Amino acid sequence: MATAARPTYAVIAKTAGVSEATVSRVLNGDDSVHPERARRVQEAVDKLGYKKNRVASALASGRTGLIAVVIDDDLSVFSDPFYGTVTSGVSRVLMENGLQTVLMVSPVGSLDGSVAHYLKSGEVDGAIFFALHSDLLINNLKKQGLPLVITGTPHSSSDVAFVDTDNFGGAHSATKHLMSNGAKKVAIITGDIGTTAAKQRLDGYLQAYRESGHVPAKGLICEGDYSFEAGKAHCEKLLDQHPDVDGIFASNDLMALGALTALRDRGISVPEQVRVVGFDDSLIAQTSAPALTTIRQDVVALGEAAGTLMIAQLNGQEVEPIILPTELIIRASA
Amino acid sequence: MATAARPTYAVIAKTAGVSEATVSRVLNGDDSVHPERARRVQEAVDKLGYKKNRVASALASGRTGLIAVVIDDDLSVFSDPFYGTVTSGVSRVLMENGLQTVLMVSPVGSLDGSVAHYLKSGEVDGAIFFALHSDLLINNLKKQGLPLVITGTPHSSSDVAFVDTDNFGGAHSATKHLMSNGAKKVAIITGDIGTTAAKQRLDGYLQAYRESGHVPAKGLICEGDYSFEAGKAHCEKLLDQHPDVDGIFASNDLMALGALTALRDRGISVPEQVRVVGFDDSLIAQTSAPALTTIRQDVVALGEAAGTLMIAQLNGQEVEPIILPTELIIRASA
DNA sequence: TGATTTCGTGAAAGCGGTTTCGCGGGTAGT
DNA sequence: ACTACCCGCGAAACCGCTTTCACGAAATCA
Repeated sequence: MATAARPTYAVIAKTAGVSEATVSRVLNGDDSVHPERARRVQEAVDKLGYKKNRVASALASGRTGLIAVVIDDDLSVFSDPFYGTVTSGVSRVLMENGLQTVLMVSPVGSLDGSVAHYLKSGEVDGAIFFALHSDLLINNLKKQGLPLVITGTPHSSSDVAFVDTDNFGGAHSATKHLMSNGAKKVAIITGDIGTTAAKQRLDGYLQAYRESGHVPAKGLICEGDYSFEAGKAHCEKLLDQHPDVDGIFASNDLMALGALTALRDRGISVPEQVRVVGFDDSLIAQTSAPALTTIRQDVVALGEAAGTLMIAQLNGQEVEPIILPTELIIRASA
Repeated sequence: MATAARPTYAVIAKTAGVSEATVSRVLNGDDSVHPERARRVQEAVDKLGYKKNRVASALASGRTGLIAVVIDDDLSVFSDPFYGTVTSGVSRVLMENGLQTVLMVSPVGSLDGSVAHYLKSGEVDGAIFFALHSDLLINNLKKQGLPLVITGTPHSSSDVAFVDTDNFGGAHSATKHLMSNGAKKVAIITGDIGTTAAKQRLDGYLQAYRESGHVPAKGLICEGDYSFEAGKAHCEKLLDQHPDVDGIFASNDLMALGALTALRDRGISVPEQVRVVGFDDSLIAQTSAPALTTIRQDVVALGEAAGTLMIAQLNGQEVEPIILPTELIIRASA
């Protein structure tokens, strides 16, 4: 294999003139060891360049130092940089705490797919779920006592820890921004309404409308699916059915770009005639023409929050959900 | 921890009426066990729902079943969906072969950062590197006998296994496409020339020029860095210095989009006055206006190839680099 | 038929840490 | 000065699976 004979506790113990038990105590921060002996152990460790064998440690202690990041997917999601970005945030926090990230990209539906087996078999100390299609496995794992964190708000309000962006607040301020800039008739193109994020964004939109004292006209609420085509098609439909629409809030930047495209195709000027706001502040938002006013969510921070919540649970702390704030980024489109 | 008492070899052995050694043999596909006894073992395994404890297995056998995917990065790269996509391809192949993917996103430069330590400590059976900034660590690990795969062509031609897209061929056909559509003066905006991919794409461009019997005028070769801004800025400079440029090959779609933006800002029509070709066939290419003609690379396949090469090495096979073909996708921009 | 391989199998020794248990000596209580 | 504790530390069991080694039986050879 990879290594030439690495030292073990046996040789550390011998060089330091103590027992292996003491070596273990020192290396695990047990403070009941006499400082002088601890120093000797530490010296031996440094001198020999000792690195603990995590596998052996895992077997003996039952803690593997591995956290699974599970992306519930059938390979359609990868064009979206979102997952990679969140994962990198998770990974960074975990590494800082001496844990490693095990990536599992796989449909998760059932209770005994290979992912389920892996998680249940105690080979990871915890699991972080993305893009959850079902709560079935979650509840099952929760019952087994596996520390869990969900990225995104779960459907059922079980008491599983989760992190999410403030979708409601973001959508609310997007809609308010449109209105306060003079838009009277603001439409929304929602995301896949099966996702909680899309629902929350819709709710934020509705709340802003409510506060304005008006009610969105029928047909201003378009159910999209986060795709460019959906944004474009819904925008066209809106223009046909509601020629006086003067504001569009798209639940993500890609649909906003679709809308911009449809508007340009019809020679409608943005933001003069129709204002458009997106959500995410992805690369697209910065490079579109006109540049997109959008709601920024800090995706790396989301991952870091997930990692932090996991660490907290491993330390036996009670955890509360974390909702990250959003920021309105004003560019040219609204 | 996670599990209620899972069965061990001890109970499997007892129920099947054999020794633990025999259980191990059966579960590891050693065919020297009498079929009848093997069947009994298998029955016991099924009946008890036994799943092997990988940690214990790893300790005893020295094989952990984990492959590291190392992304050498300082957090700038995550907006690019490329890495996530490749990784998902890797992960899929590995999982199919009973291996798990350990993600490490971290600057890798030195020989003894935490990543280096982790890899050297034998806690993974192999490592797949992305976006390599230096060959230092690679050569060191290679010497230690750790199975390695690099995604992208390495700088030094050490004999490390790697997978890559046919950058040369892709750039070649992109440039030829521009020329055969009538472009006489074709510029290239390269990627970060420190990357081998950018160099290869430049070479492909030069080769196509050579075959056309012409030589690219001075100033037609612009050194970019894969960013939108670079694409835009270089395009503007080109238009200033070479008003008769009629073709632009950008080394990625994002820079091509920057070029399109610059062209639109100046009221230059695409593809009538200037033709543009990108590279990647990312989402951007499909949603830009006009839609971008580009070179498609199959990023998931790249990851799968990397995984496959890893598996082969673990099986002790000699491996050759894999170069994946590209495809010219003709849309509106050229 | 006796000597020699071959083959299937179990006992047992690891793999390299962690953790329980109990011992000896020092401190405290009376 | 005598029992009662407490504290630091080492011996040894243990985590669950792999692998070597040797043994008895069956097969091959002379």
